[in-house]
Amino acid sequence: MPRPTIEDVAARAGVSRALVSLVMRDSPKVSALRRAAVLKAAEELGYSPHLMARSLASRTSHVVGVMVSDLHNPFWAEVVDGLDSGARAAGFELVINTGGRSPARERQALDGLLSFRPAGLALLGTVLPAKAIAAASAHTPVVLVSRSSRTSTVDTVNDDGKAGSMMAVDHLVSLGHQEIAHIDGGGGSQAAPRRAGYLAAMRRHGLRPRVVRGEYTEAAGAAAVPVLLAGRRPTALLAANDLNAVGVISGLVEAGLSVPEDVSVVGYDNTWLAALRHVSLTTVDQPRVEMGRLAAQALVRRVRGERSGPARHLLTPRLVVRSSTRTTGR
Amino acid sequence: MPRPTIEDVAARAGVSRALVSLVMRDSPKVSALRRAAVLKAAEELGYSPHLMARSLASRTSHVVGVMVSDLHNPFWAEVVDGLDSGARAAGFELVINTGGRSPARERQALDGLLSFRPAGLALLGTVLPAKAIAAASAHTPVVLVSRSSRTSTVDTVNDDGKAGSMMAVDHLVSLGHQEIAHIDGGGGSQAAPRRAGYLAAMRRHGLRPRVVRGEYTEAAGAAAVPVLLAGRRPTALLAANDLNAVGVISGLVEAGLSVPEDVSVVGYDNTWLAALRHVSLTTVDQPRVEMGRLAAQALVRRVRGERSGPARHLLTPRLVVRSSTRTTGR
DNA sequence: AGCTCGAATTGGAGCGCTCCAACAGCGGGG
DNA sequence: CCCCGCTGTTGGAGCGCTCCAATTCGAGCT
Repeated sequence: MPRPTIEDVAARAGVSRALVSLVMRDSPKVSALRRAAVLKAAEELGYSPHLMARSLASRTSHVVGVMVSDLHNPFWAEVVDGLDSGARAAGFELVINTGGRSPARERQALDGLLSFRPAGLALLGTVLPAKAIAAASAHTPVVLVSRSSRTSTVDTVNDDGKAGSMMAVDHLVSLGHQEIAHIDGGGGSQAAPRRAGYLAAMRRHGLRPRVVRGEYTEAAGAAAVPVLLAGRRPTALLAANDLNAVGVISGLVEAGLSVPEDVSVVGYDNTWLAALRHVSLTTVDQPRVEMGRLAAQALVRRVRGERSGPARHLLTPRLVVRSSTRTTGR
Repeated sequence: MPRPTIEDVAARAGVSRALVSLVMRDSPKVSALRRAAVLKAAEELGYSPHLMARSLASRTSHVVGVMVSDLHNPFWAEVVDGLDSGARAAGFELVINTGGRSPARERQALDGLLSFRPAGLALLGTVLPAKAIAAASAHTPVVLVSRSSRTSTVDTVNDDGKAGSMMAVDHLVSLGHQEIAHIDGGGGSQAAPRRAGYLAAMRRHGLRPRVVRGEYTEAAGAAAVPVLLAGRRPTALLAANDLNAVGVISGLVEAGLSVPEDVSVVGYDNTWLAALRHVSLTTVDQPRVEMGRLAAQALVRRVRGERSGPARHLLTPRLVVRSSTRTTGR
């Protein structure tokens, strides 16, 4: 059952192809009479415009490509919410793709997205090499969420990871903790600033830092625990993110320690996971939905050519104290 | 910066357009010499084929559209994993979209997906009216995950929700529970069979059923608790899904009850959420990744015209006992 | 040398649409 | 009564690609 084309509609309505095209894009310069006839014919045939043909002919695209590094992390779902509402409001359609936290798969995903010739690209938490991102940005506007960039053709939306980590450390110190370790996000996006913030804050407080390499997953959190306990036992932990923190807590419980009685744990992101009463994780909040919306806005502005320089949004994180942290029992 | 076209590559390599086309689709009937020349030219120009033009010309599509009802539910992330690997293996590209659990937004999302003229459509947990689904299936192969259908042009992949619920009830009964309530998924996909299974099992055991209307969200779970406690207090609860169960538990704790000491709770889905040591939820496992893979397979088969009747996969769920259920303390 | 045949290559038509220049009406001003 | 300028409408070209029939080429055979 071949779908009807614009030609079929034109024939049935007794008008030209071009006129149907005008009606479909509701141009004002069509008489009410013809408009009605065309709409009726389209309705009867069940016609809907072929997006690909349209964007081929018009040399424009109404698609915003979104690459999500990890669909399992609830953080991204909320960023996508913001992106979706922002893009939809501006008349763009979201096409989502996933990269599975691996550079190779991300490359594939990026190529896939690019082959749609999207109006813009949002890369969420990508681990792609800077070169690949710069190359993509030569073709289409790119906005990076949770990843910074020096490239002037690339927009970015980030929270201030350094400040966030510092807030977390300050909080722990104020509770009397001194042995505070950090499980980092490894090569993941935003891992570096968070680590830097941790180190800076520890130094400022005259404390000895200890960083254990990790990843933004629950498994990595659980895996880090034995490593952590092998050395001098920390009384507090700053995890890479909420997912990681949950893994850490599981690992600690496994090892016979309780949270927060024996060890305080701080997460990062403030996803709904952290807010679960079971988990009740002290964490650093990022305005996720807002970040998505800003990303959409940046893209739209660039598409419309409304801006000269690159957009660099740096949002201020906020500490959310729940029950996974408490004063040192001493 | 207009991207290079096939024409540019052809000119640079000193061959015809058609030859470049053949090379790009690595046809065997191209001499090694020309192939190398073309690839070199393409490389130098940074050429990559325009997917839309390609599918327009070839009247085929390598896109599988995926509509996810709720990106926040970790269940779908895992189904998408399976779908992704299945589709990718068959040479298809996933285009994901989200419907936000609302029929209106799902309609929009569906239209958006359809306007790409995808090779197939996977609707995950959709709440769309059957008519809309049937209409879509007239245009392109459709597979439904976690939603059943009588339409012969629509494939389905489901777990046996009725059996799953019955297993859960049987488990609770075997622990000595009698006052077992069910918070259902409301109008959500698969809510009906799960409810039916619950009712059937209760009847079989000669117990009085009690269903509270809910939704597949954490919030709905928490909200159901006061309603539940207003009547005779149940000693066990079967939640709509894991997300819902987590909300229920939060609500119970809020109300001063503990799980499983005062009330046993069973979830559904066995997402990673249930496996968290904090949560350690007894739940009904659905083979999520497998379901995604079967969905991809169904689509691929239909696209290739390898099947006559509709595919109807009904997978058997499995009870996973963790620590949110225990014997009645009496 | 002439011929055939398969493999390699090519030009042209066409996918469904948009854009543009051109054109048909049709009142109103000269 | 003609021409102007408007609003509405139209045919044709072309977007980047694939497909097909046709063509070239070279080797293998007689």
